[in-house]
Amino acid sequence: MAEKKYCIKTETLAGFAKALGHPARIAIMKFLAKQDTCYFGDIHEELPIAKATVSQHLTALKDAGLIQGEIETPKVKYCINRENWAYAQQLFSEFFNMELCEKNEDCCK
Amino acid sequence: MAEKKYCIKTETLAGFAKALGHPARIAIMKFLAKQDTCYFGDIHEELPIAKATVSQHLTALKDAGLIQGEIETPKVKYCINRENWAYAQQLFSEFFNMELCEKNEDCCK
DNA sequence: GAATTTGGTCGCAAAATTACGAACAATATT
DNA sequence: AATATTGTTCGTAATTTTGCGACCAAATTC
Repeated sequence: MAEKKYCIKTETLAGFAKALGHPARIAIMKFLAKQDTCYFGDIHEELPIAKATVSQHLTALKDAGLIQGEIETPKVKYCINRENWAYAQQLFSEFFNMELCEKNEDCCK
Repeated sequence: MAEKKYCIKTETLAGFAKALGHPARIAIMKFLAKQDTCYFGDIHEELPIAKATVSQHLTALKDAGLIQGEIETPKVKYCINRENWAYAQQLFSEFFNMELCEKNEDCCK
Protein backbone atom coordinates (compact mmCIF):
# COMPACT_ATOMS: atom_id res chain seq x y z
CA MET A 1 0.00 0.00 0.00
CA ALA A 2 1.14 3.49 -0.80
CA GLU A 3 2.28 5.58 2.14
CA LYS A 4 0.51 8.83 2.89
CA LYS A 5 2.76 11.78 2.33
CA TYR A 6 0.03 14.39 2.56
CA CYS A 7 -2.74 15.10 5.04
CA ILE A 8 -5.80 12.98 4.77
CA LYS A 9 -8.07 15.74 3.54
CA THR A 10 -5.65 16.60 0.79
CA GLU A 11 -5.40 12.96 -0.23
CA THR A 12 -9.16 12.56 -0.18
CA LEU A 13 -9.83 15.68 -2.20
CA ALA A 14 -7.17 14.67 -4.72
CA GLY A 15 -8.80 11.26 -4.94
CA PHE A 16 -12.18 12.73 -5.78
CA ALA A 17 -10.59 15.12 -8.27
CA LYS A 18 -8.71 12.29 -9.92
CA ALA A 19 -11.90 10.26 -10.26
CA LEU A 20 -13.55 13.26 -11.92
CA GLY A 21 -10.50 13.97 -14.07
CA HIS A 22 -11.80 12.40 -17.25
CA PRO A 23 -14.58 13.77 -19.47
CA ALA A 24 -16.27 10.38 -19.73
CA ARG A 25 -16.55 10.20 -15.96
CA ILE A 26 -17.88 13.75 -15.72
CA ALA A 27 -20.41 12.84 -18.40
CA ILE A 28 -21.41 9.75 -16.46
CA MET A 29 -21.98 11.75 -13.28
CA LYS A 30 -24.02 14.35 -15.13
CA PHE A 31 -26.06 11.63 -16.76
CA LEU A 32 -26.68 9.79 -13.50
CA ALA A 33 -27.74 13.00 -11.80
CA LYS A 34 -30.60 13.61 -14.16
CA GLN A 35 -31.80 10.09 -14.87
CA ASP A 36 -34.25 8.05 -12.91
CA THR A 37 -33.32 4.97 -14.87
CA CYS A 38 -29.60 4.52 -14.85
CA TYR A 39 -28.79 1.11 -16.16
CA PHE A 40 -25.40 0.29 -17.57
CA GLY A 41 -26.84 0.08 -21.06
CA ASP A 42 -28.28 3.59 -20.88
CA ILE A 43 -24.95 4.96 -19.76
CA HIS A 44 -23.15 3.06 -22.48
CA GLU A 45 -25.52 4.42 -25.14
CA GLU A 46 -24.77 7.92 -23.98
CA LEU A 47 -21.01 7.60 -24.38
CA PRO A 48 -18.82 7.28 -27.47
CA ILE A 49 -16.73 4.45 -26.04
CA ALA A 50 -16.80 0.67 -25.85
CA LYS A 51 -18.65 -1.05 -23.03
CA ALA A 52 -15.47 -2.48 -21.57
CA THR A 53 -14.22 1.06 -21.23
CA VAL A 54 -17.50 2.28 -19.76
CA SER A 55 -17.29 -0.51 -17.23
CA GLN A 56 -13.78 0.59 -16.33
CA HIS A 57 -14.86 4.17 -15.78
CA LEU A 58 -17.78 3.03 -13.66
CA THR A 59 -15.42 0.96 -11.57
CA ALA A 60 -13.18 3.98 -11.09
CA LEU A 61 -16.13 6.09 -9.92
CA LYS A 62 -17.30 3.29 -7.66
CA ASP A 63 -13.83 2.87 -6.16
CA ALA A 64 -13.78 6.60 -5.48
CA GLY A 65 -17.10 6.19 -3.71
CA LEU A 66 -18.95 8.58 -5.99
CA ILE A 67 -21.42 6.02 -7.32
CA GLN A 68 -22.79 2.66 -6.37
CA GLY A 69 -24.30 -0.19 -8.33
CA GLU A 70 -27.04 -2.64 -7.68
CA ILE A 71 -27.83 -5.76 -9.63
CA GLU A 72 -31.34 -5.98 -11.08
CA THR A 73 -30.81 -9.06 -13.13
CA PRO A 74 -30.10 -9.12 -15.86
CA LYS A 75 -29.30 -5.42 -15.67
CA VAL A 76 -27.16 -3.36 -13.34
CA LYS A 77 -28.48 -0.12 -11.98
CA TYR A 78 -26.10 2.64 -11.03
CA CYS A 79 -26.67 5.76 -9.03
CA ILE A 80 -24.82 8.51 -7.26
CA ASN A 81 -23.65 7.74 -3.74
CA ARG A 82 -25.26 10.73 -2.11
CA GLU A 83 -23.34 10.56 1.12
CA ASN A 84 -19.94 10.65 -0.53
CA TRP A 85 -21.17 13.03 -3.18
CA ALA A 86 -22.06 15.44 -0.39
CA TYR A 87 -18.68 14.95 1.20
CA ALA A 88 -16.89 15.61 -2.09
CA GLN A 89 -19.02 18.70 -2.54
CA GLN A 90 -17.98 19.90 0.89
CA LEU A 91 -14.29 19.27 0.30
CA PHE A 92 -14.33 21.08 -3.03
CA SER A 93 -16.35 23.90 -1.52
CA GLU A 94 -13.87 24.33 1.32
CA PHE A 95 -11.04 24.18 -1.17
CA PHE A 96 -12.40 26.80 -3.52
CA ASN A 97 -13.67 29.02 -0.76
CA MET A 98 -10.46 29.21 1.25
CA GLU A 99 -9.53 32.84 1.40
CA LEU A 100 -6.74 33.80 -0.93
CA CYS A 101 -3.99 35.88 0.62
CA GLU A 102 -4.65 39.47 -0.40
CA LYS A 103 -1.04 40.58 -0.22
CA ASN A 104 -0.42 38.27 -3.06
CA GLU A 105 -3.12 39.55 -5.32
CA ASP A 106 -0.91 40.83 -8.04
CA CYS A 107 2.22 38.79 -7.51
CA CYS A 108 1.95 37.78 -11.12
CA LYS A 109 0.38 39.64 -13.94
CA MET B 1 -4.64 17.19 -31.38
CA ALA B 2 -7.25 15.11 -29.64
CA GLU B 3 -10.76 15.38 -30.95
CA LYS B 4 -13.48 16.51 -28.60
CA LYS B 5 -15.92 13.75 -27.87
CA TYR B 6 -17.68 15.55 -25.07
CA CYS B 7 -19.14 18.98 -24.63
CA ILE B 8 -16.74 21.77 -23.93
CA LYS B 9 -17.88 22.37 -20.36
CA THR B 10 -17.46 18.71 -19.57
CA GLU B 11 -13.98 18.71 -21.08
CA THR B 12 -13.03 21.86 -19.22
CA LEU B 13 -14.30 20.63 -15.88
CA ALA B 14 -12.54 17.31 -16.37
CA GLY B 15 -9.36 19.22 -17.19
CA PHE B 16 -9.49 21.18 -13.97
CA ALA B 17 -10.31 18.02 -12.02
CA LYS B 18 -7.44 16.19 -13.61
CA ALA B 19 -5.03 18.97 -12.72
CA LEU B 20 -6.23 18.76 -9.12
CA GLY B 21 -6.11 14.99 -9.12
CA HIS B 22 -2.83 14.62 -7.30
CA PRO B 23 -2.20 15.36 -3.62
CA ALA B 24 0.97 17.28 -4.36
CA ARG B 25 -0.96 19.64 -6.62
CA ILE B 26 -3.73 20.08 -4.08
CA ALA B 27 -1.05 20.84 -1.49
CA ILE B 28 0.54 23.37 -3.84
CA MET B 29 -2.77 25.16 -4.38
CA LYS B 30 -3.49 25.25 -0.67
CA PHE B 31 -0.02 26.57 0.00
CA LEU B 32 -0.26 29.23 -2.69
CA ALA B 33 -3.62 30.37 -1.38
CA LYS B 34 -2.30 31.26 2.04
CA GLN B 35 1.17 32.57 1.22
CA ASP B 36 2.16 36.04 0.29
CA THR B 37 5.59 34.83 -0.73
CA CYS B 38 5.26 31.94 -3.09
CA TYR B 39 8.62 31.29 -4.62
CA PHE B 40 9.48 27.95 -6.08
CA GLY B 41 11.87 27.24 -3.22
CA ASP B 42 9.16 27.77 -0.62
CA ILE B 43 6.85 25.40 -2.44
CA HIS B 44 9.59 22.83 -2.80
CA GLU B 45 10.39 23.02 0.93
CA GLU B 46 6.77 22.32 1.70
CA LEU B 47 6.63 19.13 -0.33
CA PRO B 48 8.26 15.73 0.16
CA ILE B 49 9.38 15.41 -3.45
CA ALA B 50 12.35 16.36 -5.61
CA LYS B 51 12.52 19.76 -7.21
CA ALA B 52 12.29 18.34 -10.70
CA THR B 53 9.01 16.76 -9.71
CA VAL B 54 7.76 19.95 -8.10
CA SER B 55 8.56 21.77 -11.31
CA GLN B 56 6.56 19.22 -13.27
CA HIS B 57 3.54 19.61 -11.02
CA LEU B 58 3.76 23.37 -11.30
CA THR B 59 3.83 23.05 -15.07
CA ALA B 60 0.74 20.86 -14.95
CA LEU B 61 -1.11 23.45 -12.85
CA LYS B 62 0.09 26.22 -15.13
CA ASP B 63 -1.03 24.33 -18.25
CA ALA B 64 -4.43 23.89 -16.64
CA GLY B 65 -4.51 27.63 -16.08
CA LEU B 66 -4.85 27.37 -12.32
CA ILE B 67 -1.60 29.17 -11.53
CA GLN B 68 0.84 31.49 -13.21
CA GLY B 69 4.51 32.21 -12.71
CA GLU B 70 6.63 35.28 -12.92
CA ILE B 71 10.40 35.48 -12.96
CA GLU B 72 11.96 37.59 -10.22
CA THR B 73 15.51 36.66 -10.91
CA PRO B 74 16.99 34.59 -9.61
CA LYS B 75 13.73 33.31 -8.18
CA VAL B 76 10.39 32.42 -9.71
CA LYS B 77 7.22 33.56 -8.06
CA TYR B 78 4.05 31.59 -8.48
CA CYS B 79 0.50 32.51 -7.68
CA ILE B 80 -3.04 31.44 -8.29
CA ASN B 81 -4.59 32.59 -11.54
CA ARG B 82 -7.64 34.19 -10.02
CA GLU B 83 -9.67 34.44 -13.17
CA ASN B 84 -9.41 30.77 -14.01
CA TRP B 85 -9.64 29.82 -10.36
CA ALA B 86 -12.99 31.56 -10.25
CA TYR B 87 -14.09 29.80 -13.40
CA ALA B 88 -13.07 26.42 -12.01
CA GLN B 89 -14.94 27.25 -8.84
CA GLN B 90 -18.02 28.04 -10.86
CA LEU B 91 -17.83 24.86 -12.92
CA PHE B 92 -17.41 22.69 -9.85
CA SER B 93 -20.18 24.56 -8.09
CA GLU B 94 -22.56 24.03 -11.00
CA PHE B 95 -21.55 20.41 -11.15
CA PHE B 96 -22.10 19.65 -7.48
CA ASN B 97 -25.24 21.73 -7.26
CA MET B 98 -27.08 20.22 -10.20
CA GLU B 99 -30.27 18.78 -8.81
CA LEU B 100 -30.22 15.04 -8.43
CA CYS B 101 -33.24 13.22 -9.77
CA GLU B 102 -35.46 12.46 -6.79
CA LYS B 103 -37.09 9.41 -8.30
CA ASN B 104 -33.73 7.84 -8.18
CA GLU B 105 -33.03 8.53 -4.56
CA ASP B 106 -32.98 4.96 -3.40
CA CYS B 107 -32.17 3.18 -6.62
CA CYS B 108 -29.26 1.61 -4.80
CA LYS B 109 -28.96 0.92 -1.11
C1' DG C 1 -30.88 -27.29 -22.87
C1' DA C 2 -29.50 -24.07 -26.59
C1' DA C 3 -29.81 -19.14 -27.46
C1' DT C 4 -30.17 -14.42 -25.89
C1' DT C 5 -29.46 -10.51 -23.03
C1' DT C 6 -26.72 -7.85 -19.86
C1' DG C 7 -22.32 -6.51 -18.15
C1' DG C 8 -18.15 -7.75 -16.07
C1' DT C 9 -13.33 -9.54 -16.66
C1' DC C 10 -9.03 -10.69 -19.20
C1' DG C 11 -5.27 -9.75 -21.98
C1' DC C 12 -3.12 -6.67 -24.59
C1' DA C 13 -1.24 -2.30 -26.57
C1' DA C 14 -0.44 2.52 -26.60
C1' DA C 15 -0.02 6.53 -24.20
C1' DA C 16 0.30 9.35 -20.15
C1' DT C 17 1.79 10.08 -15.43
C1' DT C 18 4.95 10.21 -11.70
C1' DA C 19 9.44 10.54 -9.96
C1' DC C 20 14.29 11.23 -9.88
C1' DG C 21 19.22 12.65 -10.72
C1' DA C 22 22.10 14.97 -13.77
C1' DA C 23 22.91 18.54 -16.63
C1' DC C 24 21.84 23.07 -18.01
C1' DA C 25 20.71 28.34 -18.25
C1' DA C 26 20.52 32.77 -16.20
C1' DT C 27 21.73 35.83 -12.95
C1' DA C 28 24.34 37.45 -8.94
C1' DT C 29 28.43 37.25 -6.02
C1' DT C 30 33.02 36.78 -4.95
C1' DA D 1 36.19 34.77 -14.74
C1' DA D 2 35.22 31.25 -11.28
C1' DT D 3 31.34 30.21 -7.84
C1' DA D 4 26.94 29.99 -6.01
C1' DT D 5 21.93 30.29 -6.28
C1' DT D 6 17.60 29.31 -8.40
C1' DG D 7 14.76 26.70 -11.05
C1' DT D 8 13.95 24.34 -15.67
C1' DT D 9 14.85 20.73 -18.94
C1' DC D 10 16.54 16.18 -20.32
C1' DG D 11 16.76 11.38 -20.14
C1' DT D 12 15.19 7.47 -18.07
C1' DA D 13 12.48 4.09 -15.48
C1' DA D 14 8.41 2.36 -13.29
C1' DT D 15 3.74 2.60 -12.96
C1' DT D 16 -0.87 3.89 -14.20
C1' DT D 17 -4.37 5.07 -17.38
C1' DT D 18 -7.12 4.55 -21.35
C1' DG D 19 -9.24 1.83 -24.71
C1' DC D 20 -10.58 -2.18 -27.13
C1' DG D 21 -11.99 -6.92 -28.64
C1' DA D 22 -12.75 -11.27 -27.03
C1' DC D 23 -14.36 -14.07 -23.78
C1' DC D 24 -16.95 -15.31 -19.56
C1' DA D 25 -20.94 -15.54 -16.04
C1' DA D 26 -25.65 -15.33 -14.62
C1' DA D 27 -30.28 -15.21 -15.54
C1' DT D 28 -34.09 -15.47 -18.80
C1' DT D 29 -36.39 -17.13 -22.90
C1' DC D 30 -37.26 -19.89 -26.59
